[in-house]
Amino acid sequence: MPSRPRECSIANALAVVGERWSMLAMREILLGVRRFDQIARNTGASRDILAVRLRKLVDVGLLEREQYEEHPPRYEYVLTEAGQALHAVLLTLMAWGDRYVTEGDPPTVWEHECGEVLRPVTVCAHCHEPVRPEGMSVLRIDQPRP
Amino acid sequence: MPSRPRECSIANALAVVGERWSMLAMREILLGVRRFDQIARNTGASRDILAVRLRKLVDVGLLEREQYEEHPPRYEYVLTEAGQALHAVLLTLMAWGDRYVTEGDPPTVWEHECGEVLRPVTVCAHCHEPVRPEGMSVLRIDQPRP
DNA sequence: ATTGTGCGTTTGATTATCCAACTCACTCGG
DNA sequence: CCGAGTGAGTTGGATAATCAAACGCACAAT
Repeated sequence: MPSRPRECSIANALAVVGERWSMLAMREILLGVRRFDQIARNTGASRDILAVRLRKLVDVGLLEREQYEEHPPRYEYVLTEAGQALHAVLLTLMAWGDRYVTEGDPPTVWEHECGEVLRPVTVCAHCHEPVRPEGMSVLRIDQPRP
Repeated sequence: MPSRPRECSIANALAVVGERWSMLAMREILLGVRRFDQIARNTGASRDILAVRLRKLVDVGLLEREQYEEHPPRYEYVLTEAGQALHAVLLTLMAWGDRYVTEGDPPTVWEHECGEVLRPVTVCAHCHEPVRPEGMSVLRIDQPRP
């Protein structure tokens, strides 16, 4: 009896941005770096696979290519709405990395529009309380039982 | 002149949980699935690389192996504090996937302890406002200029 | 005329991943 | 007792992904 993996938006999301270098490319573009060479340098990705990744990110609608030079044709990568929305994911991942992986001080520090250093927290949109693993329970989920 | 990738907690975090299947394995364990076969089935990972991933997740301190049977020795995978803390990342990624990748209804729905369906939002810990890409600016960052 | 920059693409070698089959140590049903 | 089933991996061989370095091309600056 063949089994089927669990249907899940985490898996779906990772199918789009889960390959190596994709998230780091998105990080750079969110930081305002828009050009191929700089993205390659700052991430450490090799140029060929970066080209493949960027093309995919354009195809799935996280990026758009915007021409900034006619001859030769040169493009910048700019974020779509879906691409911008990924900032919450990267910020949360960064906060987790700061706390549990990176040794010493956080390499990147953001200032929020409120004037304080940004410490991102994941909260419930309804009650505004931080989400704890014990404070949530599954209401509906795909249970693979073939 | 050789260049150096940007020092960054996103990259550090991905070095730990960024390989294929790692996040999905963590998802399953956060859902309460603790055993090898079920994790393999529910993620779709092949058994050999799942074994490698789980070993690494144990090595870096996101999981612990807990013996639940003497003969033969059988283990369950349980979360450390660092592993539990990853739930915020997965939740945020899931919300993004629900919104921008998955077609149709969210496959997974959580209930928060406040009694409402959980919609996770990333906010500033200081002012409690949702974080928008335009509402934040870099205060300090590693700039690779070798 | 030479050097440099920007953006990829190609090449050839190295790794990673996949699937199926195998092991080992049990348990259970008949 | 015997055979089938389960749980947790390992092993083997094929396929796919990734790597670093080199190449191409169009221009710009010196």
